[in-house]
Amino acid sequence: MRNHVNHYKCPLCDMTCPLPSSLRNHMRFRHSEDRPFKCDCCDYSCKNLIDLRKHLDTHSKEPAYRCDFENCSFSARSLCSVKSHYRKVHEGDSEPRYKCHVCDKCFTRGNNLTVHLRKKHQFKWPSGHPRFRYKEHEDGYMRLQLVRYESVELTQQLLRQLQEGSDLGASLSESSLQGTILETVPGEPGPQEEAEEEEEGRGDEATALSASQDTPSPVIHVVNQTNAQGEREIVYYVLSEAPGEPPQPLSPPQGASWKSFGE
DNA sequence: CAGCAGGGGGCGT
DNA sequence: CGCCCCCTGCTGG
Repeated sequence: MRNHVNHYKCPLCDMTCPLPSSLRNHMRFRHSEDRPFKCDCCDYSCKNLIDLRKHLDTHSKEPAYRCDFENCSFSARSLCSVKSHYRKVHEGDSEPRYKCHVCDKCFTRGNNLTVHLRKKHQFKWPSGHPRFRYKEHEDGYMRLQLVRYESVELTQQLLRQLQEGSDLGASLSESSLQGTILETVPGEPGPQEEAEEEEEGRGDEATALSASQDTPSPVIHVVNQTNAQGEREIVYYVLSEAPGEPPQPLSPPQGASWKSFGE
């Protein structure tokens, strides 16, 4: 749940990570085809032991996981099935918690909301981020997270790459990194205005905005870019000065999203 | 067709 | 580990 500033950029894609170790993991999982862990029973293989163990559970005839609630006989072949059973049956937690921030429709599971966001509202993934993330709000609902934190250097590098439209540069050296916070707010106007963002091609695309009360006013770079799928998308890069803690959820532009305007 | 849910895999933390 | 992905079958409108 903690927000992190992403200082480390993957040289092979747009992924950014808060730590060298997480970047290393990213590169191993995302950019390596090595699958050292192999299943003896079938041709499955994977990149770590945990996943292999999960897979082995699927071979066992008997359910490997039991509900430990008293006198409950529920069992399943995956831990997450038991967990969700426990929440639903023994904790009475059956109300849909995942809420669409566009139309307020609620869903019981995140991936079902993901399907809704993609089908109904034409959401796409931001480049370098393989999935949607959901964040718990004050009202207890999980909503799509629209902000990520990166360093100023990374922002400027990304902006430069976007302007040049050329290949990805090398990853940043550790010494050049500062504690400054950047938020990336991929955006698109709400369902109302169907957005015609024409070229804001004049040299500096930065727009100054004043954020909420306490936070220093961030600078928002509005970038009209083409993502990996060749679709247009609008991205807001927000730089703020606060060095330590990420600022309060300065409300993103209404309806901000990763919607694209292609198809 | 939309939403729900079970099962199983990928991977960020 | 936990969250989210996909695939798939079921259900109600």
